[in-house]
Amino acid sequence: MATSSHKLLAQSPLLLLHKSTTASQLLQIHAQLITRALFADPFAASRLLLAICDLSSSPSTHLSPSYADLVLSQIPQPNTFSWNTIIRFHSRSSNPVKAILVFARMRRDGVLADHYTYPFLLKACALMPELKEGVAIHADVLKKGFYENLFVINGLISFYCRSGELASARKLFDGFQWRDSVSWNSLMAGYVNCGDIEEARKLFDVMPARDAFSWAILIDGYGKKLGDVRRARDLFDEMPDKDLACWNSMIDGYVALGMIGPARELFDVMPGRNVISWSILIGGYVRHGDPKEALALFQQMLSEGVRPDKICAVGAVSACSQLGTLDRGRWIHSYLKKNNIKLDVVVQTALIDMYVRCGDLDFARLLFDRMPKKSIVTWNVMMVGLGTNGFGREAVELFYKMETEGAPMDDLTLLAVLTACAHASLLPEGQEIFDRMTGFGVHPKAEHYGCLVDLLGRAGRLHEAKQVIEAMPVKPSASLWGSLLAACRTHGCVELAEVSAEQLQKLGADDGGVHVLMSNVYAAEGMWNEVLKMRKLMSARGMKKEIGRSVVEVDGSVHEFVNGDGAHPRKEEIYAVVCNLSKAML
DNA sequence: ATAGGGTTAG
Repeated sequence: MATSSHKLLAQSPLLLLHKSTTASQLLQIHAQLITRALFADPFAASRLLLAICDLSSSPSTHLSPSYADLVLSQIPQPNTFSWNTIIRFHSRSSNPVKAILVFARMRRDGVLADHYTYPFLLKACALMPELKEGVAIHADVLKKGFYENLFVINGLISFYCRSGELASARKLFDGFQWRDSVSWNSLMAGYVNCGDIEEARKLFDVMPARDAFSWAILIDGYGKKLGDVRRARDLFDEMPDKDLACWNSMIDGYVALGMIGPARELFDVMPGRNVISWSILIGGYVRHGDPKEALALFQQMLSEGVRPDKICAVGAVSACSQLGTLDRGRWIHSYLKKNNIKLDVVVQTALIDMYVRCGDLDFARLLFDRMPKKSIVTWNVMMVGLGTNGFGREAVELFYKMETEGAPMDDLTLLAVLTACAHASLLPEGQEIFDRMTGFGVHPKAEHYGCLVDLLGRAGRLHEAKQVIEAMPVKPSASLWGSLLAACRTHGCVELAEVSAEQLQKLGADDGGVHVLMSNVYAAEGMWNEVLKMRKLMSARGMKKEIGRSVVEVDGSVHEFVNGDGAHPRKEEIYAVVCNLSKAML
């Protein structure tokens, strides 16, 4: 007993390393290596570093990515293996530029790169083609004589493909006699991503051996990138051993075109599904107007024991947003938390959007304020939420906060804040923000002018609104004249209303709604002959106003109301309440 | 070298 424990102490802590070593065990091993001065041994240090990098890149870990950097910095003289390990780790992380920075340090330390270093490094370069860092690496590779290495060449091909420099990629490809299927597939993918699917097809037809990747690249190219699902499907049917990615790619090709029916048919017959297959279909239903089915699928997925991930969660949360089902949304939110599914910025933004649309603005704001890192979309969602729920002032304040924090903005940000101003009739603020738009790097589009027109229109400054439309550098869209027309109805201006209606007619946008508005304008002024004329015009052209509809959730079940349908089982009670409310508001 | 995600008024 005594001897065995003695023996254990004498053994290297590295013996405790195995595939399922936990984070806390790693920390212990790390501490032991330090106290026993074993870190001076580059081999021992590199073993530990590898284990840390492997665990840090697994999705379920709580290890911080910077822990690996810390460990590297504690190694007195890291060997090439350690450098390669950390470069590989960063090249797969969310911030691949770190791989390039680490490589620069490696060179400063005078450590020689080997034929493993370059492929890892080029992987990072390919992920950030705009940095053009791969060009310098290419020169380095030429100097060091790693030019005959398949992995290095494939890395270079992939980098040039992602940079859009197909000619350089092609030259390397043609000049290398030991190219393998990865070389062929990379080049094919490069052509597909540049929109030259015909060139990709030529390669596909002459390549010596096709694997699942080759088929998948072309199926995806025809389907999603070219929108030609027919040809994608022909390839798909022809493919001998379809793998999961191909099925998913084909299904997503249909989904991208809104062809949910064929997508569902494939989904139902596919031999096996993973969380990606479910996400594609759930997302498809969400984007193409069937959030109920999306939620049903999500539920089915859970009951089949498939664990949702953060991307799948976005689909489910968005479905709740669209349905306004706060109960379900809350349930999904707590499900995600209970099951330790990492809520990144995108999921959190989707959640905020869900709480906003389900009417729990306070909770949305709470989540928003608690978020350490926000994206443009996060700010936009919150601002739209405040603006459309009667908190125009708060939306504008949020905008100013964004400005103070120097957060980047896009045209939607400006649209959100201007819309909020329009909603709350904050004319001076809106005008001031509009005038400073270009200072935020956003050039006003028709929608932004629309808000300004709306603002002026609501304030009764109809002629100024008309001037804005006429002076704007972009072509006025129908909605601008529509906005002016609506303002004319509110403020009873027949003259400008007629001008607007005329313009709308020129744009071919004089639908039923315009005639209804016009007849309202005339009616308000007592011009009954004109009103009659409008009514006749409408029935002669068979026009109807768009039918209004609304959806609401009560105690977990969803009720849909269509204007004038009278189909709800409790319509008597409902209309009685509506009647009382209307009276109360008078 | 292949597959999935969040925001747009009236």
